[in-house]
Amino acid sequence: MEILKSRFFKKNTALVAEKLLGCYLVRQIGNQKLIGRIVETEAYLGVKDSCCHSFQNHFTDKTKAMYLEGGFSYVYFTYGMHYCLNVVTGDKTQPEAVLIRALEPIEGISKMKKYRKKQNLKDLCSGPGKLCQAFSITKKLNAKKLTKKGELFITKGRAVKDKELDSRVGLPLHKDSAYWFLRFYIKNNPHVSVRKNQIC
DNA sequence: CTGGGGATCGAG
DNA sequence: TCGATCCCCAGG
Repeated sequence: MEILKSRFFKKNTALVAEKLLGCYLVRQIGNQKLIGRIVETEAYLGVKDSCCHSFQNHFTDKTKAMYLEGGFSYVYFTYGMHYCLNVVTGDKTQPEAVLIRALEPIEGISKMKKYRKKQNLKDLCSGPGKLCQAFSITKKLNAKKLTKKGELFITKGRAVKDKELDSRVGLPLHKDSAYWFLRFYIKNNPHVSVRKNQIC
């Protein structure tokens, strides 16, 4: 179980998003370990991406974690009830990140069911808000280093063959960057999120 | 100080 | 299709 090093996250953001497919998100809560295989990601390209929180170097208390170096977390709260987990990429001059959108539950499934208050395996981590609930990820885990053993980290996985590429999800459709093809997922994996804002 | 929006989810 | 729900931030 090899932990991904910060070097992994300091490459091209879209490439990082693609290479994160098949890797494992590990959440350690006391003695309890939760593991999920990453099956869906989205890249957010910083200052030039109008859908990115750090568009045009927008800098606030909320977005400042994006200005950390690659390998840190960026967790934010949205819609009054959900958290989303990102991994920061690039160096400090590139406030870019990859949103972790879905996981395939691997270990600690009974705990995930408890946190989610859902029994169906497919309901546990098939969305960015769901997986944060299943893994008990809140704002307390914002701006944390993910490249060492601790409460939250990512380990290397096996290479994935069937990758798909699509436009991103849940964004204001009047912005052209909403249509950029920066969503990566594993083809035919039942734990990939269901998109509602079907484009075209 | 205040009001409006949000990288979502789930019920109906 | 729509309502929940609340933190954060821009604007006054």
